[in-house]
Amino acid sequence: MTATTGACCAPIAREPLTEHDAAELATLLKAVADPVRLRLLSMIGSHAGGEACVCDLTDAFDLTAPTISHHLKVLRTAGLIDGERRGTWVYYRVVPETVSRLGALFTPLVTV
Amino acid sequence: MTATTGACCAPIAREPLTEHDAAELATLLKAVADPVRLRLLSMIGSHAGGEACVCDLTDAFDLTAPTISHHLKVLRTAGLIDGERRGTWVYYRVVPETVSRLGALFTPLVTV
DNA sequence: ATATCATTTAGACACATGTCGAAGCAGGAG
DNA sequence: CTCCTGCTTCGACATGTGTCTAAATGATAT
Repeated sequence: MTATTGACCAPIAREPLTEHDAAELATLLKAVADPVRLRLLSMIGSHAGGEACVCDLTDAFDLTAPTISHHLKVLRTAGLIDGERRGTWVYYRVVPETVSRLGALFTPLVTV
Repeated sequence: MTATTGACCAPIAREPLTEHDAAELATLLKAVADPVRLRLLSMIGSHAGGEACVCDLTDAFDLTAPTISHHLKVLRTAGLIDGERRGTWVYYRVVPETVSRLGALFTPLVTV
């Protein structure tokens, strides 16, 4: 990668998005455009060991378990997190590639 | 390519967001979590001269003028674009600081 | 097998959001 | 002034979304 670029601005401001790309990116952005999901993503990513149990997450909110489960599903469907069951508990961890994809959209290329 | 050294991860995955920060960021993200607004932002930012007339934007969509105006207002309220009337036409341009703020959230620190 | 705990699914409901048509404002042109 | 054009605001409507309760599934222990 490392497109030569004039580093003028973020990719989103460099050339017009196609209708298709815009639709795809919007679904990704919708997944993070919610305060609860934003905190969930943040809590999972910053948790020791890189993963967090659902039980840890649920306790941090004033919401019911089904609601948290719903939000986790949205994040997982968007490819932002990945879940795995180990015994009694389910553990989630973030998928950094997808997170970076979001960042790249709005970040001016700092090609060193 | 972005130097992925020392930096472990994006800010959002470094430490848990506070409830307050999450709410604030979510409103910003909601503003861009729509395919039409994503394209509008992209078209304005990549337009020659750094600004675009509403008339140019409206023609690019299969939507009515009120709908485009509504989306522009959402972007402007979020601080992502700034509009100004000059004579007959209204011109919009992006506010790079706000766009960068979004990018920084999801981008691993580039150790420059 | 039964009980119990952790998580997800299903169904329902209130509220937010994207879209439209109609009407209102602002600025030029005749 | 009156018209016309560009853009925004208003009000209404259908659809989408966040939340809940109730019930289902999975896994472990008794």
